[in-house]
Formats: sequence, C-alpha cells, structure tokens
Amino acid sequence: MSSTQGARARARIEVTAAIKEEARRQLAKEGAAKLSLRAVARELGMASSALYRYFPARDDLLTSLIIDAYDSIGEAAETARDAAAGAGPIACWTAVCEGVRGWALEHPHEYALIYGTPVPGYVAPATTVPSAARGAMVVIGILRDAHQGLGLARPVLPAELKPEAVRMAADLAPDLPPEVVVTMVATWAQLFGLIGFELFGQFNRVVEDRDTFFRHTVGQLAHTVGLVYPQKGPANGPATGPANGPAAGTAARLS
Amino acid sequence: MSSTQGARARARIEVTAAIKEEARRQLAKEGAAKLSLRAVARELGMASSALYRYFPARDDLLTSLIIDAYDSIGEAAETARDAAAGAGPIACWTAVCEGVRGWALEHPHEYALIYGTPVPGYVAPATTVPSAARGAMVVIGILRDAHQGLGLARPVLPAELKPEAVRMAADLAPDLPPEVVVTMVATWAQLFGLIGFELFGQFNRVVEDRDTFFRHTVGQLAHTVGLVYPQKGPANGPATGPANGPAAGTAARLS
DNA sequence: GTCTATAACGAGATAGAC
DNA sequence: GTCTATCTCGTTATAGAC
Repeated sequence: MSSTQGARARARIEVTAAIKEEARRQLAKEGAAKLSLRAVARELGMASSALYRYFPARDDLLTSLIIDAYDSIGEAAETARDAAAGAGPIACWTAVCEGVRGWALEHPHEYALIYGTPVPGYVAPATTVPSAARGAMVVIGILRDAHQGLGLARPVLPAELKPEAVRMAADLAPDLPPEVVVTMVATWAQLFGLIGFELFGQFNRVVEDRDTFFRHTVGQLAHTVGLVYPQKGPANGPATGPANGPAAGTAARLS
Repeated sequence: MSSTQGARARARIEVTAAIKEEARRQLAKEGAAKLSLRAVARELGMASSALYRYFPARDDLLTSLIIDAYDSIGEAAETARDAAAGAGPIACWTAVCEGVRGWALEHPHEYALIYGTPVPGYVAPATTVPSAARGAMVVIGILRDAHQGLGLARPVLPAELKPEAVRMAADLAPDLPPEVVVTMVATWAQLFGLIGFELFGQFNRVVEDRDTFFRHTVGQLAHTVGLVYPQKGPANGPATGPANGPAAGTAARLS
C-alpha cells in the first residue's frame, strides 16, 4: 500500500514538473500574460480539465512558477556567496551580484516574470514572500559578517528617514544598524536596475562590453552598500581607513 | 480645397489621438501583450478594418505609444530640470530624478511599456531611439554644466573598461570625460531599478515611506554620478573639497 | 480516493465572404 | 464596413478507469 502511494506521489511530482516545464516554455514564447492552461495541456497531450488536478486555477500555476524562479535566483545568490566565502565581504558581494546577473542572463523570461512588469489581473499571494526574500537575505548575511568583523561604513541618514529605517531594520535585520539596512535595500534595487536595463534592451547600442561594465559598477555599489575593506586583512585599520570614500582601484580626482 | 484638406488632416489627427487614448486604456487593463486593434475599434464604435488606415499593424500602434511614452517621460525630466535651474547641479539632478519618478507613478502602465518586460514578438524600430534618449540627455546636460563649472568628481576606471568608456563617450557626450559617461549610464540604470522596484511591487511590505526613501537615495546617487558640490557657491574650493567622499549631510562613520 | 476524458458554458478573438 | 462561422480561452459538471 505504501508502495502504491509512493508510485502515485512520484507520478504526481513528475506530471507537475512536466506542466511547469511546458509552462516555462510558453512563458518564453508568448509571455506570462498569455500563459494558457489549454495550450499547456494540448502540448502535453492531456485534457485541459486534467490540469486542474494539479493547479486549481491558472493563477496557481503562475504562483508556482514565480516561487520557483525566486528560489532559483536565490539559490544562485547563495551558491555564489559560498564560492566566494573566505575572500572577504567585497568579494562576496561582487560574487553574489555576478551570480544574480548570470542567472538572469540564463533565465531571462523567468527574470521578467518576477522582476518585470506584473501580470495584469494577477496578484501574488503571501506564499511568494519567503522565496522572494532569499536573495536579499544573502546580502544581509554578508553585511552582518562585515559588521561583526572588520567594520562597515555607516552612512548618516537625514532625521526624516530615521523612523522608516528603524522599522525596516526591525523587519529585515534587527542586528544591523538601521542605516545599513536602508542603504542595502536601495542598493539591491539599483542592482536590478542594471540587470533590467541589460536584459530588457535599454543597453542596446549603448553598453557593449557588458561584463566589464557590470563588474566595475557592482564594485562601486560595494562602497554604496558600506563595504569599505577590500581584503580580509586591510592595510589600514578602521581608525585610519576611508569611511565612505573611494577604496583601492577607485580613487577619484577632480576634473 | 486647402480648407478641405485642412479639415481632413484635423480629423485624422483627432481620430489618431482617440485611438491612442483608447489603446492606453487597454494597456492599463490588459497589458501590452494583449493590446488588440479589434478591441480598440469596438470601444471606439468603429470597424476594425478602419483602424488600419491609421496604423498599418498592431506593432505600429505599439511603436507610436512607446515613442509617446518616451517623449512624455523625457519632457517630465526636462521640465524638472528647468524648474531647478540655477539651484546648482545636485538640485537639478535630484529634481530630474523626482520628476522621472513622479511621471512613472502617474503613468505606471506607460512606464511598464518602455522600461518593463519587452512585448513578446515586438521589436522596437530605430525610430524610437531619439525619444528614448531624451531623459538621459537631460542628465548629460547637467553633468556638462557641472564639468564646465565647479567641477565633477572623476572616478578612475580600471584599465579594461577604458576602451568601452571612450566608445560610449564618443557616442553620447564627446565633451565629457569618458569616466563620467560610464558612471552616468550606470547611475541612470540604477535610478530605474529604484523606480521599477517601487512600481512593480518589490517594495511592498518592505519600504513604506517611499517619498523619503527615494529622496535620500537619489541624493546618494548624486555622489555616485560625480556631483560633489551641493551649492553653487561651495564652502570649500575644488582643491580642498572632497573628491568622491561624503558630501554635506551624508558623512559616514565606522560601526 | 485519484486521476483522466468528454462535453459544455460564456466570453472573446479571428478569418473570410459579402 | 458588416456578418458570420469558427477558433481560442478559463472553468466547471459529469462520468468512467484504475
């Protein structure tokens, strides 16, 4: 009996995976707005009504694809962080940014599904929130390590932003200074501006050498987010090092 | 005869405007992917075949809407710049950012049309390029004024990015240092990351006081883009002022 | 209980004849 | 420009196979 249940469960998982796989194919071809259960069923050789055993409605299939995409990009961020672990917080930050961009370039339609134009008429349920937060959580972890280690530049916020900063920090990272949390959220959004411009064609005929452009820009963003010590063993101690100024390789002069 | 032609031309302009107006309504309701000439005709009480006298194909209507949207947001940027003219480059930059965000909040579906997920199967023709560049041109103008005036922080780029920077500067702003042009393009993209996150729901349950959050962040971006002198008459001259470090109100300390 | 198929609904899109 | 016949869609009801 348990073997029967196991076989059933296995079959169910397989069919569910096939549905989502075909749905992703349609996502690429027609876009999320035109995702159709009937077309998925037709392509899979099953009756459209059979799909409702797996997804009670079209929006539930969409939700499942969205959660998968968030988990996938979150996992890419975690993998990148793990690969750079031990090389210092700036290397970790850069690796995570490159990992996120790499995932986006490999999965442009899934990226569009989660970070592009919302699907008209669809409202994401609260179930998507944990997966959606995974990527940002990786960055928070890096900042936490830096904060407890060599230190973190802490920008001074205007007084009017302080209450919002405190609220955000309480929600996202109670152990980090509120100023850092606000800056991190802003920087995270800016990172996706870069990726979106590249993916959605805004950089066409503008930026050609995108790998180099991106690598340099996320290096700048590392400063924005408060990561000031490029190496685990910095040449200058916290007292004498630059607070929010240019780090190695990014000095500035006046024109 | 000329009066007849004038009346004809006037009628044509009016009908064209009505078509685009109705198309924008559908953009909001169903999304760009489902924009249908038939539905527009139905809503306007005319035969679908009549629409083809004004737009030879659906994609031409889309192109027209896209150009209008780019012109509209570009005009918003120009208006904001003009209103802040004389208050110094940082005030101009901030005003332009607020103007662009304001336009996006007022026209979310047109924003999605130009900066969101590309419409599947549609490729924008080269006719859209001049309108698409208007907003960025406003920022380039601000940077040019600052460069010829009080000065601009000029970040040092890694050598590998130099050729790309030179190429971009030749295309976009031959009279600006290449380093400034690269940084400007990156910062411009980051600005739209902030706006996109707000508009597309990524800030839901994360950022509450968005006006304040945005105002502060674009202030930070002013430094990123190289604008270091908050006022027209800076307290410190170019030789002694901060190069790329924190400006007034944004000092940093270590945690 | 679990799954799939047939058939149908109301709404909308589409193609072509007129 | 109009009309119609034929498609699509999401969704549900129902009946039967395992």
